[in-house]
Amino acid sequence: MEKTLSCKTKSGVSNTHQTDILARMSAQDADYLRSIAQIRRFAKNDLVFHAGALGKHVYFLRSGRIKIYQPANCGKEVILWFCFPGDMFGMAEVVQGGGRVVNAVACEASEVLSVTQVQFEDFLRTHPAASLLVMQVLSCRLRTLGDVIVNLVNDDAQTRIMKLILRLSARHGVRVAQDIHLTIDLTHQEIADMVGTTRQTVTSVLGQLQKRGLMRLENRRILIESPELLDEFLNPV
Amino acid sequence: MEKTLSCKTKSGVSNTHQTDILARMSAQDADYLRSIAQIRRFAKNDLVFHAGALGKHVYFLRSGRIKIYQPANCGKEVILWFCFPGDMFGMAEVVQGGGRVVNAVACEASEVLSVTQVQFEDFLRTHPAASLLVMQVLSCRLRTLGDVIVNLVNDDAQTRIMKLILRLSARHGVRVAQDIHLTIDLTHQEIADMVGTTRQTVTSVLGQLQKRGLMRLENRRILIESPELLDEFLNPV
DNA sequence: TAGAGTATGTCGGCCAGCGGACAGAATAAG
DNA sequence: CTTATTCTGTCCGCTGGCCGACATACTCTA
Repeated sequence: MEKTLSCKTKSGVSNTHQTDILARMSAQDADYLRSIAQIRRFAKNDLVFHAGALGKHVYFLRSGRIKIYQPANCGKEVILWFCFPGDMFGMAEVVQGGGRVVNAVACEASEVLSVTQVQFEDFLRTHPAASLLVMQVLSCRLRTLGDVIVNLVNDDAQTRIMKLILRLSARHGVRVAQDIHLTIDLTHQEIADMVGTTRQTVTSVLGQLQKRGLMRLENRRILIESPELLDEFLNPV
Repeated sequence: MEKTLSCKTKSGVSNTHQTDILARMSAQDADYLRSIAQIRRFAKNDLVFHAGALGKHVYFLRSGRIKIYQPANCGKEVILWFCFPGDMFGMAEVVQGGGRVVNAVACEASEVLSVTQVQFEDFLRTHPAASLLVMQVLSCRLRTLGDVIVNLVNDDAQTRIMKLILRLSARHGVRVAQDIHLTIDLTHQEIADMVGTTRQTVTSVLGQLQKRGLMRLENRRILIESPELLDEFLNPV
């Protein structure tokens, strides 16, 4: 769920991602942060925080995967992004005040650093370089969401799903022969919640894409058959 | 195009808005910023910057109104938000690097402060309080976009338009008798570009709302007939 | 004050995709 | 191993709203 282009170096896909704030921080800053943080562990499907809560902590993910999603008044929910090791989350509310507006759940067993609002603001005040990093992360997410909105408005379900897969592959794709294997597995429902469609539509679209030879599904992992797909509709002929 | 609830005080709608960074900054910081900025003026419909440009400046709006929108590969465009006096814009790209991804045009004659990337980063490094404010603005916008996405996904065109009007009224509404008058005028096309629908749909939806007595249109200004409307579908009965 | 340009209003055909329903496959739990 | 639960695949009727087309109304400029 991240911006593709801005996360590349000239030589290809960068290894430390834009939002991997822990990795990009200076060793001293990171150490200090660790010193004021508490370690918390979450099992799969545990709620880290939920919409409506107070929101007095910022989190940094050490391991695992966290899903950030916004519930709607009706039953539906929208996945805004996933957090991976090194990512920071829960900070918008802390910096800005007001309660949580999103939910954060662990998709798998996860370990996070938890920092209180007061300590975090103090940290930012005294570590200007880290502040800049935080702004970069926020900016990156702003762009991501902007892209998502444009996608939602302009593209049909099939295109949205293809673009999602490409976005994901930029960060979580592993080359295997001439294929790219996605290293995360998502349910159709989750994909639907990310691109704003229904589970059934996702199922059928993935089926079509597979028939057209653009990808394969091997026991719930998506395998992209090389970047022909990419060109195919970035330059829609 | 701003979040509604987070921008209220307990006593009602606050007068200085969350994103009005110039007003919320300390006098010294603001003075310093002004000292390193250049003043630039734009006429109606002038482009302040456009997607694809390099993006070496951050802007602060002194007067007028700026539309921030993201173009799509096809002709369409999506309005992400409007900037009003005191708002900052063009900073995501500056802080984060990479070219502009959005366009900024003046909706009316506008005056902006322009600060170079280098100076701005220096400013942030040396003014931690201002840094926090910047993060707050970014956070606020993140929330706004999150809301927009949820709206797009869950609500039909009519609801999206109603919610947009409410959001706008929180910040740009003036009470007149028991009505709330919006102080900005938008074309149907602009409304469509904000909620992800078409011009025709906007026209017809506004017509229906008017028929149902929820609002009036007086020479292109929207007048909300008191908060019955609000309750009407915040608690959809 | 005419004429150009832009905004609003209205109609209708068409279709993407939502949503309900159900069956089978895979996985988890006991 | 058996059962319960969750996920995937498929079918189909219904409809919101997109899109083209065209008429009218407003507004700015000369």
